[in-house]
Amino acid sequence: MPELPEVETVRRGLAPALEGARVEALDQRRPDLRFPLPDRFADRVVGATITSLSRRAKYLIATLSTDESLIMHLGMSGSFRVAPKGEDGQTPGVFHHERSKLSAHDHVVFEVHGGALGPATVTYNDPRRFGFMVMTPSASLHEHPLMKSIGIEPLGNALNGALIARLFADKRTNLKAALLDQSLIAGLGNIYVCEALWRSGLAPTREASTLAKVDGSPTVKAERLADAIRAVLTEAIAAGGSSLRDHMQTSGELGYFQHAFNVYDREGEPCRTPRCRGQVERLVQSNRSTFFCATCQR
DNA sequence: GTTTATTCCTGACCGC
DNA sequence: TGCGGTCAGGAATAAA
Repeated sequence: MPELPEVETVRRGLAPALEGARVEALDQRRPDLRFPLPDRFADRVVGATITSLSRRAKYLIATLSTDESLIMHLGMSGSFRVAPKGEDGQTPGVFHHERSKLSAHDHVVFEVHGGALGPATVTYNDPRRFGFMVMTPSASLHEHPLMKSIGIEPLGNALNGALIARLFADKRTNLKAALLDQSLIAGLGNIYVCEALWRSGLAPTREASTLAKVDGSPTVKAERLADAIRAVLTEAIAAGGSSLRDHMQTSGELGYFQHAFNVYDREGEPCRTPRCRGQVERLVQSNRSTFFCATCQR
């Protein structure tokens, strides 16, 4: 399930193929994913150079030389595959990949040339089609409906206890829902919220506003949560993300952070907090499974 | 305005 | 082996 670390892993895998590369061809194999693919998609992308590939929250953003940007979201099951091609005098703009080798869930294929990796085929695969791609003028990228209400990047310098205290000050909902809210902190999903709450010893059911400032100072709990979020995301990126059913790196290799989960999908197993004798429980919040230890998370 | 529930989709998994 | 049912979840949308 692509959350921030998985999307960042994908971005790093795609960058050598895409950044600075010219799109030679685009094969759109179905009209839509979760939403319709952009009108005249191939016309607007082929011939453009990708000047940068960046990430905002769980979105990948390819900035094009045409003054448009391509916003991509992996949804639940989206992945990219990168395959380098040899220099063999192929005709630009014509597809050379073997269609017989594509799977039913390969929905968009980019052929690119001129990135650090050289000529390459980049294939977007998404069995559940929860992902999407939209295009928007680069000048107004941040006013796009998908972008404009996204909250703070948790790995930037701005996230600390004081900011969490402020963001959560008037939130009557529980910590789990508040942390999943992309308009507050961007990029966290079900897995990393569970892990960050366990690391910070905070109950997912706790009302978010209880982390707000006390006597003008951010609470120790808010500081612990901020530290835990940064730590778990940083470690997960270093591990290439978490591979459950869906996520893989662009090379096809799996991430391995799933082996470092302390609570996620460990219902009934012993809590790993030192000296804690509790066990991991599961409950449903916001229609999602929450894994936590009721003994050490308060 | 804020919070919660529903919807989209298919593969994996479970029990019979 | 096969079939039906359930579950997983990011974000838009609808509803409360």
